[in-house]
Amino acid sequence: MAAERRTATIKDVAAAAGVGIATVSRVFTGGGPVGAETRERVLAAASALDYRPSALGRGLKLRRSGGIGLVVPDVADPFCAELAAGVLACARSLGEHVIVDAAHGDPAREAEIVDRLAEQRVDGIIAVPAGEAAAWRALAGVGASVVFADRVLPALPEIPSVLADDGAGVRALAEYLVGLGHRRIGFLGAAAPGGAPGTRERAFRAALDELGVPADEDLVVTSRPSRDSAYAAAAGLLQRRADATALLAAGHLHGEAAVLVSRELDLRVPADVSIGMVDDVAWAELCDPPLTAVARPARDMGYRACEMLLRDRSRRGRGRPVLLPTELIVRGSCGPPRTARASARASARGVRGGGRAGP
Amino acid sequence: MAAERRTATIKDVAAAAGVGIATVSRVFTGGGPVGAETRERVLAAASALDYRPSALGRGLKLRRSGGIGLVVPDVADPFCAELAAGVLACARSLGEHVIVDAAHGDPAREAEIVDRLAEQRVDGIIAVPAGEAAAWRALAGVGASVVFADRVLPALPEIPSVLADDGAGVRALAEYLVGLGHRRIGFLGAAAPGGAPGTRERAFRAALDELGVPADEDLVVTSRPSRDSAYAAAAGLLQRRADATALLAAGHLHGEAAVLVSRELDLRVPADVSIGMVDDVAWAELCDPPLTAVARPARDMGYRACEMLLRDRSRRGRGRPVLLPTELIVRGSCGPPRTARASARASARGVRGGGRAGP
DNA sequence: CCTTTCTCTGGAAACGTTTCCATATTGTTT
DNA sequence: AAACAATATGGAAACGTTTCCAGAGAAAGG
Repeated sequence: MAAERRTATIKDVAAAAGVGIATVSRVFTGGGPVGAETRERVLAAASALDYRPSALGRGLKLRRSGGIGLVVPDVADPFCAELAAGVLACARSLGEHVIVDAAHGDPAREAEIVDRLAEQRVDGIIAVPAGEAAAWRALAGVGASVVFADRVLPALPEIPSVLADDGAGVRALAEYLVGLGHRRIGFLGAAAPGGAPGTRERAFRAALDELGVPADEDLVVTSRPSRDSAYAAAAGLLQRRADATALLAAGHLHGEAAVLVSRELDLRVPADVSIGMVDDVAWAELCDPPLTAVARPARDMGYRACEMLLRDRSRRGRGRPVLLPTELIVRGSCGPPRTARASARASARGVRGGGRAGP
Repeated sequence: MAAERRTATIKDVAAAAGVGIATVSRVFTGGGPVGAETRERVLAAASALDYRPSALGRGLKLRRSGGIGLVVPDVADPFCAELAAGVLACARSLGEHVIVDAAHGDPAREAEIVDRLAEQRVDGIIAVPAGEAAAWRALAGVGASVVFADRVLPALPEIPSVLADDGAGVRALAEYLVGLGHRRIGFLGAAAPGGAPGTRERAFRAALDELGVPADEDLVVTSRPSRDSAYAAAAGLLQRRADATALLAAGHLHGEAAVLVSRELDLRVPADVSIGMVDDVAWAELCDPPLTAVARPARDMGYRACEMLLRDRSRRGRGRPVLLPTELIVRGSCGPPRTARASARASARGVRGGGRAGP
């Protein structure tokens, strides 16, 4: 009663059912006509042998593996995780599996991952790219299909992409803060890999400019996209510029840093400082006060990216990035600036000018 | 100047380098001796043709794909995501790729995923199993290696597993709460798929029993592991038993629910109700007050599971589950019970008995 | 009755590897 | 100098599929 020594192959099934291997293949792939009685016999034999067609054999013959690659900076990041969930959902519905890997912002690692995925002969790759264009350019040359999500590489505008309308989101948040009366708004964001100001930073400046709020370079701070860097940046900004009345965090990491630092500095939110954040992650609602945030449709982005990759194969390459809308979720973390309130109070008393927090 | 019509194969490289395919294979796999000058030529030809060995061809020949499967309930869940990060880290260091999929607690879907992974001929599977033992039993019969993480299936004790010492974690938290003076502690957890009380619930009861706190069945509530169910369960418990002075949430979903519901009911934490939670997710520290939590080493669990799967192939099957330690992270969400404080205040005034919240 | 057109089936040739085996070319030992 | 080991190399056979092609009947049309 020894266990089957090897996993059964199509040949075994064919022999057991007394048919040719071509017939077995037809039964499983629905390739051609098969007699009803024959089909029964094949199915019975297959199930008796616990036969599963080998994706390797099929892949070799078909020259595709039936899987896609997903490359993100970090699977444990809530935004990436949500995006991945979207990709998984779409891939599942289209019958493909997903190979996931994390590049951790390291272009070398990313290139390595892409290389490996190419070896696996994946049908396509969805990526939140780190920076270096080289790896992706090479891939595009080979004709492999790539879709970027959440970010693009300026050097590779021809690669299709799915983005959130971050510019609009930041603008909405900035307008909201200015509308509350804020004039000295700190911007806390991630430095773009290239060094050039990112979309969100540009949108922030543009929005303030449009609203007639004087630019203050000193209030715009960027850091590397790590927890520690974000914290350091937030602490630096808030200590250096105690006169800032609001903080716009361009990502959830920076929002986290803003919350932590204001607590550390004993600043009440929103009485002393208002905080708004891009990315409506789960904890935004759990904060006290709950954080006003720009919701970005991470899951949809993943889903759409996967759809573009797999479904729209034909009409690819043309068109600009797909922009998905964002939504400003107003919660309790933003209020009127303390100077405004102070001056309101002051003017009620018939005095001009507001108090300023210590150095 | 047409682009190369197909991706280059080992034959193309062999022809270009003027050698046999066996030699090319040797160069790339380090299989046997190759002359230095020949190696150079092969490498040059390969890079000129942008040749990448096909994992499909290799996999077919070697009868393994060089990848593993990871099956979790939900990739967007912070615990699962962290676990996945651990798996990815280990897999990367061992040169394997990871196919990830989410079963969303549905045994049928899980079985389907497992089936697909079997077709892919993965080298092994790491799973946070949903419930049904059937799919896994079938797989084990085929000799495929499986490692369970975070959960086990009682019906399949022979499958190796990596667990957090949830029992100890819950005990520590319960002891801490009782030590603060709590006697009426609510338990909020997920119902085990089988219906039997889970490890955490058992540990909770045992701890209370050991500490001489009378059991109160009405304070033990379980729900399905969804956000809504958890919220409903928390709301029900807190409304029904306004006399509960503390809540032990057996997972971060239930912790979230507890925080939200207490805010909804205008209960101050920890003045009116203390909250402690299993799973030290990122937002625990962002809450106000920061949440006391039992940290479980999710990333390590993933890493260890992957190690067990890939490295310890030989000595598998023997031994009990690997138990990783938990740690109680004390923050500000737990304090003395209000009755205790009330009676302390009362006794200071020379009066006995404490106030009780509404009806 | 002989084509023609179906439906059903099996043989065989890829697909791109790895690896066993045989062979040719050296260098080393008796 | 002969024999032998070691080193380099190429040929060919798998590995498990899919699919083209051909062939065998049978039904249908002339």
